[in-house]
Amino acid sequence: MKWTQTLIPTLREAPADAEILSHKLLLRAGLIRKLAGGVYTFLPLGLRSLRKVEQIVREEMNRAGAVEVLMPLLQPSDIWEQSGRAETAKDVLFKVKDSSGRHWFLSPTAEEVITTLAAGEINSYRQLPKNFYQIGSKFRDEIRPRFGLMRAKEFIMKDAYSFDATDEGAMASYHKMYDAYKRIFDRCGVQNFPVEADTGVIGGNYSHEFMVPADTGENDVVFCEACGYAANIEKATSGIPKTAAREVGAAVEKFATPGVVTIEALTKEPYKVAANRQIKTLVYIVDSKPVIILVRGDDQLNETKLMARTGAVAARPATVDEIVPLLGAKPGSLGAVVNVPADVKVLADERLRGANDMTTGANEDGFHFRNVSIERDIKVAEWHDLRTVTAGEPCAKCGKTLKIRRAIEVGHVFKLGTKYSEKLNANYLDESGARNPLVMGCYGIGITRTLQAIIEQCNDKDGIIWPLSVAPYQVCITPLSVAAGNPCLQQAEKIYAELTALGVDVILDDRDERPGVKFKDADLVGFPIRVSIGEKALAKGEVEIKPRRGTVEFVKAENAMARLRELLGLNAA
RNA sequence: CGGAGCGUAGCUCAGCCUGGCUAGAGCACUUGCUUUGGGAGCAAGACGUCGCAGGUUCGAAUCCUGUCGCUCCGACCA
Repeated sequence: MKWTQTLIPTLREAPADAEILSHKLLLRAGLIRKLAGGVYTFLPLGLRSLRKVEQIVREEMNRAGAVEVLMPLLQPSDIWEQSGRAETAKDVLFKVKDSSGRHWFLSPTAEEVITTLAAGEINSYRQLPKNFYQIGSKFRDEIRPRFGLMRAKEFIMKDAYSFDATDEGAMASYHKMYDAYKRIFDRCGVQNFPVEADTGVIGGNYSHEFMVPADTGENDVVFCEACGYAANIEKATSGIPKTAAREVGAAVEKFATPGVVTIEALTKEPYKVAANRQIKTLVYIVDSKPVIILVRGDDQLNETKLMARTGAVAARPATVDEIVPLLGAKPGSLGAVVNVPADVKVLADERLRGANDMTTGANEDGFHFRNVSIERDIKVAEWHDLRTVTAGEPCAKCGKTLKIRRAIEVGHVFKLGTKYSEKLNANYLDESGARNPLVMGCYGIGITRTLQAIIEQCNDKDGIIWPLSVAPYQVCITPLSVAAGNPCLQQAEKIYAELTALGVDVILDDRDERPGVKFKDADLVGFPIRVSIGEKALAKGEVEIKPRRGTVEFVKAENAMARLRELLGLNAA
């Protein structure tokens, strides 16, 4: 490709609406342009890299035995009603109505469609296992699109769906995808690691996310360097000890705490109650019903865990106006010892099990109870792991110290079970002629997000540094003069032709620009290898080869191709 | 949706507080000359309904109200 023939609108300054580095680089290097919030046009260079990521994904999916299909973006709403997700996923669904008034959803994912397909086409265990995937646009009415391609309203996703006869088969399918994902992200040239994950609204019971470490990521990942444990903080547990039991004290005793409405205030004079001897009482509205949640004073409730444990679709903190009529006191004096309405469930964090000598609110403004023995004095309906792990806690597996870091979620694998196959009647006949629901898994990769994650990780002060595997062009040839008949241009054309014949993606910067401009742009766009041809070196029969991440080499023109083949890893071929 | 901020040239921004002649700068763009190994110099030129709608005023980019859009923090997710 000749530079002047394509469109590479590089920017000296980043547009003001880009906040994070990778978003700025996407815009500055001329890879994308915004049409509206969360909606982007891919320019020629951005599309080339996108296609390369797609191709890596396609190759690894095929290698893992998945077969490619293409499902409609326009999905009839009734299959969503049938699966129940018209309600549970309603906030992210783009809804459209056709001229006859029929409702459609723009595909945010395709479990309903593929399961409908499987219901019709898969009848026998002899056809199993099967794994179908597609690569294409997805639409999600994100409440807040963010950071360019990171969270967009329209994005490119690879989604795959496996169908098995048995749970063991489904686990095997799951692990094939898991292994394929590892290969995919490695081939894309990004550091990545799988973590245990919550399953969210998609459902299912076993799940891993693939993370790219980055400070601008939207996820906190808990990990142990010693044993390799890693989990999304929404899911993570630790080996932190339960609350130490003390001698069972006297009966519960009420005491005045005027003006004390925080855990912190109660730790001070004159009360001196350590946070770890307090019970924090929270009121949440879980699927529109109030629920009381107890965690230790020094712990934080994990809302994702709350939803996972209760199977809730929606959970939010209750407002003061909802709490006062319920418990008779304002937040800060809440407890579960007395005045708890019979129909309000009390959920407690496992860390409190067996705790005694605790202090908690008295459900009376300005008063607390002490000597509370949780199992004696509070009617706990359910015990769950509800707390959020913090850095420094011991690993549940090996006891070493847990750390936390930020990361970008680029892929997610779920074991779905029979949730969708049951609702959409996707069954098969087994060897004995019995009808069983297909056991499913689903597997997503955010292609556009992966592209941005690569940029977020591969850059320096001058711009992007593309890994060879996903670079829009692997080599940029920069003749310092493009005057017709100039030997620099002739040499450039020669190398260009030779590389092209080898199947290398190469771009020739044929712009009549000053060398500085060309060098700056080549660095900004981040081509892995630049070949510069200037008159002085050429007079000595030399050209200049500069890896984006490396130092300049002057090479005899006749040896240039050999050196380039070496740098491109083509010698084995 | 809750909180915060921003909408002036293709891009980055100044001007607004304290209303007043024809609305500015840098970069980018066009033409010419010079320059030619890390975002050149000089000269000339083109580019704006100051997001939109209403209001206040002799007069509004500037003050007020509404509205739309964008960005950031929170809830959601590939």
